[in-house]
Amino acid sequence: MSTTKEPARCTPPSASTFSFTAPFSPASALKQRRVSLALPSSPRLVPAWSFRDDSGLDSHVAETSGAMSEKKGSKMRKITADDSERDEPATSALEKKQRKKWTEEETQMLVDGCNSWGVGNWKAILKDPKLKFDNRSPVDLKDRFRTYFPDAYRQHYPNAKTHLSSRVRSTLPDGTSIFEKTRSKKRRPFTAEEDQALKAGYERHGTVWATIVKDPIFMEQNRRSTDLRDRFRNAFPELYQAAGYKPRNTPKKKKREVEPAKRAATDDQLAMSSNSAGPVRRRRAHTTQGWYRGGTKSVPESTTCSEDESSGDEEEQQAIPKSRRPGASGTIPQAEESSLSDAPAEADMDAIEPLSEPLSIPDYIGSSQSLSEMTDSSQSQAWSSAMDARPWSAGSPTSSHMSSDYLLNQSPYHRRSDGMNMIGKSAWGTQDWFSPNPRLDPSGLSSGSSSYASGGISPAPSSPFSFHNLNHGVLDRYDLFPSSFPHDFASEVGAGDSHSTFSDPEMFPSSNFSGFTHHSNYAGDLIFGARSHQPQPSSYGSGFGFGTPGLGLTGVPQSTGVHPMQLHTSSLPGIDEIELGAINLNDQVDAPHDAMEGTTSTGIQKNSSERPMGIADLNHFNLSSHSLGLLDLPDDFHTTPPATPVTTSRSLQRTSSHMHHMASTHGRSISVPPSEHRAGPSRPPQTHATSQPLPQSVPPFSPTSFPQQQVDVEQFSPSPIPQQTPYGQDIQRPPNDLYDLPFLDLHYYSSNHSALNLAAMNDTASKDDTDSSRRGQALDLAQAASSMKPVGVHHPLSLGQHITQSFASAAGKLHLSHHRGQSAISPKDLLLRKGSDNKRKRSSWDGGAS
DNA sequence: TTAGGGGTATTT
DNA sequence: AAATACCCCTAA
Repeated sequence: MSTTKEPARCTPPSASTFSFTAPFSPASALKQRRVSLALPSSPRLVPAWSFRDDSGLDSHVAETSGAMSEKKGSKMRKITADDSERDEPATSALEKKQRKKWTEEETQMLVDGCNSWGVGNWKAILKDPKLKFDNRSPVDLKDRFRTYFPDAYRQHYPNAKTHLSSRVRSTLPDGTSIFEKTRSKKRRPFTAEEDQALKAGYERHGTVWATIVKDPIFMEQNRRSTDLRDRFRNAFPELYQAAGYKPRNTPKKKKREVEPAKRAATDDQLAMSSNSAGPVRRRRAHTTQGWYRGGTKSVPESTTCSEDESSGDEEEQQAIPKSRRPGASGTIPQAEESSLSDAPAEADMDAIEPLSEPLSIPDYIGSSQSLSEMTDSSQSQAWSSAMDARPWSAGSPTSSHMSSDYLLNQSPYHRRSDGMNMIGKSAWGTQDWFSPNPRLDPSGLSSGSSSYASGGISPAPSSPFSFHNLNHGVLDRYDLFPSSFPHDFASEVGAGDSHSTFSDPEMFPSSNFSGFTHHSNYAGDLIFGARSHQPQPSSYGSGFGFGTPGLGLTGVPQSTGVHPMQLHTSSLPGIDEIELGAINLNDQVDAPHDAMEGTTSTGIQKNSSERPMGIADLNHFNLSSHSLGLLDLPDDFHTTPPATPVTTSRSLQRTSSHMHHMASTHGRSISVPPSEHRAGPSRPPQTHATSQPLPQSVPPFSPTSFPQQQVDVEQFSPSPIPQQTPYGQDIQRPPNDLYDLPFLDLHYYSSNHSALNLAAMNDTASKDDTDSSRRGQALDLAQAASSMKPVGVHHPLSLGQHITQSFASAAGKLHLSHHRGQSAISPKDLLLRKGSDNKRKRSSWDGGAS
């Protein structure tokens, strides 16, 4: 009793501790902290229903088969005893909290929360009514995040020197982080009724979209006023112009130019970026990043950031093209201006990674622009998803640890880069501990060749949405690659939904904001400034399955049965759920989940053979199908490229990590807060603005689902690895459910055949063809995973190579973010390595293992 | 409030 | 004993 907390009194730290600590900054040093961007804080939480709680079940899976890694003990914990205690003696209670193990449920909540609110917004997460935590404090959440998702932690908190570990739980199979935020909403094409209502509304209210949007029909669709404007623009271009707006895509004019300055400009801005104000900012920022846009993000902080940025990127991308575009300059409004500046960057990009670009670009572009019509943006993550592959799930037993490296790999960026360059199978070939997955290889290779395509593709999927609307847009994008089309598409792109996306949060029904910050009520004028922050509100999963593409969490073990999918399905309403679904922790473990996840995650991609593909594929397909349909692109196209690159990244990280990062760390001047979300206003997740869209989408997921899995990958190891039979797993799983979603989505969006394909795929593994790319991805992942985890394993791959190549690009992307400029890759990244060294102390626990 | 570092209770 | 998971403290 007594002193409980005292600061550590004497406790001599283990030697280890000091040992390193710092080369530089000794303890005191300073860490930089995150700047907290802003935490917008506030996302209002929507009341959301809390279904999720199901918690009841929880229990951590206790047995679930044994897998429990950590948990096992949990049950035992004395702590439990506390429960009773808690009350009692204040003493203990007061003094210290007893240890409470985290349950999977809680962990899942955490994940969900991170996705909804952004990593680092612990409070917000804690407050989220939807999320239930067992008397945890924000710090607890943070700690859990740190300990359970060390890999993610590293990404989000590059400055952290301690607690390093290489466990990877936070990454999805695709490599994307579960925590990413993604926000994307899905696009929901305007229905005839809506168009009608829109027109009628226009006739009645003019361009006062805010008024028009009040029409129940729009409310139901969660359309934002900007969405209406965008749709109006597309659907009734003439009226739109008549109303004084600049026509967006109209082929005829490209842009109106000029006039716009007033509002038109606004419009563009709006359209272009949600962050109107931001556009400039962003752009700038991007500028640097511009080159990889795809990667985007430099994400200074976290991976997540991508979102914002991603959105921003989108803009940028758009911008880029624009900038490029010939005449654009004049016309270009503010946004463009910024973009202009970027232009150079763009060029760089091309130079650097031509291929990669496409990826992101498409997505963004497409999304942004076309979105308008659809209004949604779920794909955002597409890019990320594209990457996905679930190595571990597939089979990397070992993968359990992959972690850091893995992450790196994950990053789309990396992928891209690698893919572009090296990839090929080589990378992965080397490693594959997974060897078992033969398929992967091929793909990888293919990817190499196709990398470009694939690269482009990956994003593409996401973009698909956009495509829906703007077919041409899509094409354009693609064209872009080659370089063409600037204006048109650019213009459209500019348009933007991005903002809309953001706005969504605000829009939420529940809150009914009266005012949208951004846009003024009048047409076109969105102001927008507001949004700049918000990046991600996590996705809402829209009703469609795909909403959450990127999120799928794998890390968390639990997922027991329900999961996200269920949630969504049943509860359409909650975006969160959807997100969750995406996010769910399913740890890598479950392949099945993966499927689900995949689904959710639009991206998809990689999955490939190993993975079931199911969902993912579906999603993937969706995209592709859409796009294809529209574009006629081959599946491959969509498919993301192989992820081979992954390896690369990892290697990089690994390599030097500690040291460097330490150093860097010290320097840490940069802090990078995890702000991804934060940075932006995190949107209130709950709203789910888009959710519900399709009843269809509500497939029944069986709640039951999987028993568990625990989580830790490790345990997983033996597991079934589907390497070769990717589908198999999925299939096993309740494909129906999974598929259902996807299908639904697919259908909804576009193609039936996609569904079919999926089905086919499922059955056979044949899909390979289609997905060749996926496979590649998978491979990549595999590599990553492989290397990562096993302690010993190294992926020989190529640090050097990757590093070199990717370094610039990839490194820059990810890590750079932090430092942004400072160290290139930042040692931090490198940290990953397995571990051992770093800091030690903590390292060990982190998993350092070694 | 959070990031980041440290400590300790537990588990392996 | 090492590793781990959870808790705390403190600087910013």
